[in-house]
Amino acid sequence: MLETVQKTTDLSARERFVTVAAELFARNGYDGTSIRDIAREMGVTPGAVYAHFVSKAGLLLAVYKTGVERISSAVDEEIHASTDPWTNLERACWRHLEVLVAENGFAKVVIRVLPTDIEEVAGELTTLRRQYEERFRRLIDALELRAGTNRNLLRLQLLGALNWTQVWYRAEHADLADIAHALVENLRRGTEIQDGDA
Amino acid sequence: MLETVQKTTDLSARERFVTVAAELFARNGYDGTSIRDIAREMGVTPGAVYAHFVSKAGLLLAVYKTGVERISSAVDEEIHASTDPWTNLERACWRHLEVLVAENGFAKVVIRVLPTDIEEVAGELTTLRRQYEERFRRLIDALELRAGTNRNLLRLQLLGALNWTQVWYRAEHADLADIAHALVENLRRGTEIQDGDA
DNA sequence: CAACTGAGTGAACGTTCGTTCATTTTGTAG
DNA sequence: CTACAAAATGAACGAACGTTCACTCAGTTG
Repeated sequence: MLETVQKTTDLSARERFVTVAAELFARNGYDGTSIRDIAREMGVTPGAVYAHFVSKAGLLLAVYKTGVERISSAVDEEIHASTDPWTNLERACWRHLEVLVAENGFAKVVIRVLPTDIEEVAGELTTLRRQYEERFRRLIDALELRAGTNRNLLRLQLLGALNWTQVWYRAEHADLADIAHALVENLRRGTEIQDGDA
Repeated sequence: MLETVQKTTDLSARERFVTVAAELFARNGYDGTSIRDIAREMGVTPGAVYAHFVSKAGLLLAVYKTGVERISSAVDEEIHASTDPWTNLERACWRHLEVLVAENGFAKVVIRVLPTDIEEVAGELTTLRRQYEERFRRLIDALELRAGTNRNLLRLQLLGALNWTQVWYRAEHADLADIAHALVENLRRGTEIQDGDA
């Protein structure tokens, strides 16, 4: 399949659909958002959606892909930034939070919509999620941990805490960098008072 | 309003509706479950639901109430069981996990269905959730923590990790008591290797 | 036996859903 | 100016949704 002729056609129309869908899926969920809602927000009729996407599930898949892409590249910027693996982990968490609770809804959809709930694309969605989470596996592999620590569980514990922020975080809360720092520090040093603490 | 005559009518019919609804809401979500699905599972026609509940949202509210009740009473059994507050917290987490990933779907619904998604009962659902989470506030208040530790964030971090298990936990995983122990221990002592560790 | 009650029926209601498609509009290239 | 392709229309499709309601039916109760 040659691609000698690059697509000069407007990609931004499709992209605008994806952006609008991401916002609505993030706010109201997949089932809570109708094709008509998306069309209305775009200022077009429902049929127009199907000039760009094969189905509603296909549109969700496009949103998911972009969401994973964005949060992945944000985290990738930090993954080897420092020589201290704990610092790298903390920065990755910070970027994860930033993308997750930032104004645009792409990453929110990835966390909010459970892959298994949309049967038609469940496999693809699961794969995309795994792709992203793999980064945290590597970040945690780089840590020197107490003997017997279950790294897999630690990863899930951290991701759980991070993703749950979507439920409670409001803009008036503390800075995201502070939250990321505290979450990682709690898991690094522990929270119990120690002999010798001030 | 006197209640001199106790209700001798069959409560178990209503309760069976709630149980079936809990299972389906937990498995397929609120939007993903229709009144017809619930009726079919009960072996009745859709209209029968409205002899017991004012609306679908009302049925969800009943499920939520039972869910919060069950997980609350399970956690309450452990909340003051020991004189060591860390032990109490760990046991509470263990019971939380048990109820959450156990076979019946009541507690799953409480975690899976976001109160804000069902506008008609959003206020009530939020209140019920808060009631439950209050228990963890008290459990964490009882801990002696390093100076400067944000107890509120610690609570959210722990609840996030606990509730996220719903996404990844499968029966073949480690024992829930072990998981609860590890999650709390990670936050208590930290996971970083220390001088003097074996 | 008659009156009553609560549970359930079965069919229908109005609405909304995802999706289709022949047709029109729009924009670009020869 | 013409030709072509992409984008969007607008109306409609069948299906599924939550909900209603006059009714039957079974099981107490006096």
